[in-house]
Amino acid sequence: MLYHDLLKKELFDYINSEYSKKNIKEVPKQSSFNIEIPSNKKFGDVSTNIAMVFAKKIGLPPRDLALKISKYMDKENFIEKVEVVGPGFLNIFFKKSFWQDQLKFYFKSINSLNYNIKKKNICLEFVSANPTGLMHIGHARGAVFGDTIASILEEVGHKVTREYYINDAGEQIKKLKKTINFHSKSRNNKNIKTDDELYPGEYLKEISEKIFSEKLSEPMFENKIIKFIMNDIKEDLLKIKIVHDSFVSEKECSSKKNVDEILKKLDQKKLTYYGYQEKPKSSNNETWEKKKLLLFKSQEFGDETDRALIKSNGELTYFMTDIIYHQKKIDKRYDILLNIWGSDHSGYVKRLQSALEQLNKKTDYTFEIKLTSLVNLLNGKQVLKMSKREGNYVTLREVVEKVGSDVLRYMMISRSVDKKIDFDFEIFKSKSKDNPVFYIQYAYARCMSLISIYEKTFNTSLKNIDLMQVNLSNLNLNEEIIMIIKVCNFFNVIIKAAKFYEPHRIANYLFDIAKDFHAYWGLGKVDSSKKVIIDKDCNISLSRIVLILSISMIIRKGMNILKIECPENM
RNA sequence: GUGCCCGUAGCUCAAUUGGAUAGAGCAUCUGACUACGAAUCAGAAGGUUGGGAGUUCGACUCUCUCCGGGCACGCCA
Repeated sequence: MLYHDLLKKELFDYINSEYSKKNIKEVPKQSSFNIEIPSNKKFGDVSTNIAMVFAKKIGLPPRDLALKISKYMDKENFIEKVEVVGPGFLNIFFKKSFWQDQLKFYFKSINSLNYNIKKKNICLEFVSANPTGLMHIGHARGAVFGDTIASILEEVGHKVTREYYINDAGEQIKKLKKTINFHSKSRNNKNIKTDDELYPGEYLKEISEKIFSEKLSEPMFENKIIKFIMNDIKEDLLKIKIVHDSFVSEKECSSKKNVDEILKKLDQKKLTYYGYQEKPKSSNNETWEKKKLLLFKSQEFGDETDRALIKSNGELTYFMTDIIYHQKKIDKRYDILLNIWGSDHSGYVKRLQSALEQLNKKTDYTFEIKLTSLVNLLNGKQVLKMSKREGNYVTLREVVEKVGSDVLRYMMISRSVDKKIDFDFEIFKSKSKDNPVFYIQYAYARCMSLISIYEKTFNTSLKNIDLMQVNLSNLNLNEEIIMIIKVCNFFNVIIKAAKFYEPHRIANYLFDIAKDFHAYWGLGKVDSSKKVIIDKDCNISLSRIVLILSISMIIRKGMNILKIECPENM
């Protein structure tokens, strides 16, 4: 059993027995206390705050409860000692043999870990870039972040649908059509004036060439444009290893039947009315005039104004179709709706949330939105200026060509999502420790190299050895125990990353374990008895090879989740 | 003006979601190649966590306030 589960069970059993002794009717919550590997080794191999969490309920001072628990735990034969420190921390030191057993457990089950999490059906919507042009570097962050979250959630046992919502309706699409039409006309007539209302850039000119070489009639034409652009978007996504399971069209959401259904429900709750809006604060438009339109009473839920559902010309707003789209997902009985949006949509979150809350019971669904902060591209120290209006933004495809998928993916998830990223090309072109991707990959390659050296030195193949039977009791060096603990911490990292939707934990962990490995490797430089492979001692070499193999398996597993390559030779 | 996010070492970021002496990398200085891959390692130095107040056993983390930066504030998406 994993140390984490083992301890959790032991400690929890004790709390339960205290509860029944004191006749407390309430059931203690297992999730309310922590078992952590502290950053400072002085505080034990593992530390828990359990006594401080349950002290009040049980009616003892935290330190007294901690002392009782420590006496109870001390009897366990895998425990070296238990200390009660500070306000009531329990610091647990394991016997080395326990960690050696744990390593074996990990070695056996790394590819089939049981995270003990209740399986949920999750719809993860991400990317959803408008099909009006190529994706830029900002989209890359949401794309990689979303995809990695999906992998992590799958790793811990959930079922995830990766979904893309295609905004193939509304004003943006009208503008797109106008742009394509303009390009086709201006091919024959160079005197046609350009129009401010068009999308800039060469890309749509190319699309227009494609469209008109196929000589399509008007109704087919719109679908074809979107199809072409979506194909390019999918191609770009594939280059960074992202494949969606499902594409949902905004146009198809906005059928009359769907609209009537939602409006009827909102109407029954008296949440809609025909009215007018104030002139928007941000607008300098002097031609703005008051017009009657159908509004949702979002002010009742803390919004600063009521929001439009149906425009004055009878068309649906984005808000309206978005309600329908999300309601459909809830009707499909997903347990969790998780959306990844750019932070520029932050103001929109509240109104959608409140609309869905009015249409559903709270227990029917969980709706969460993660917002990704923006990305600056740097060239050395210089920020590359981008403007969508001028059409000179850096596309995702250009960045992938420059640095490759691995570096892009790592960069996009190595920082917590609510911090802006300064993406420096110079650093990520380098093949040194400056570049964490190379550093981690190098650690893996070194592991592989050690294994082949072992096989050569002792003229054998690991395939012919039953590694589960290898004696690990000579993994005694402090550095070795530290490495083992680090390996065992993988489990916690994944659980936390899944729980809080924080993939950067995995990226940091991999860098960290790579660092410890390089340090371990470096010991052999100073003291040849600490080399992994010692020519005269087949046994200790083999024990160390099991440790090295475990490290390499962890790195590979982590890199697989991040979808970053792990070459055996570099 | 209002709402949301950010502010941690010279720079770029962590900090187990309220835990113990706030940790890494880069840059700087010092040391290690007759090589288990130096694409590396070891050591030193670097901090009033933007300022102030509060909440409690305990605050980078929560609350309030001020300062600085970003993003929004449409019948666009």
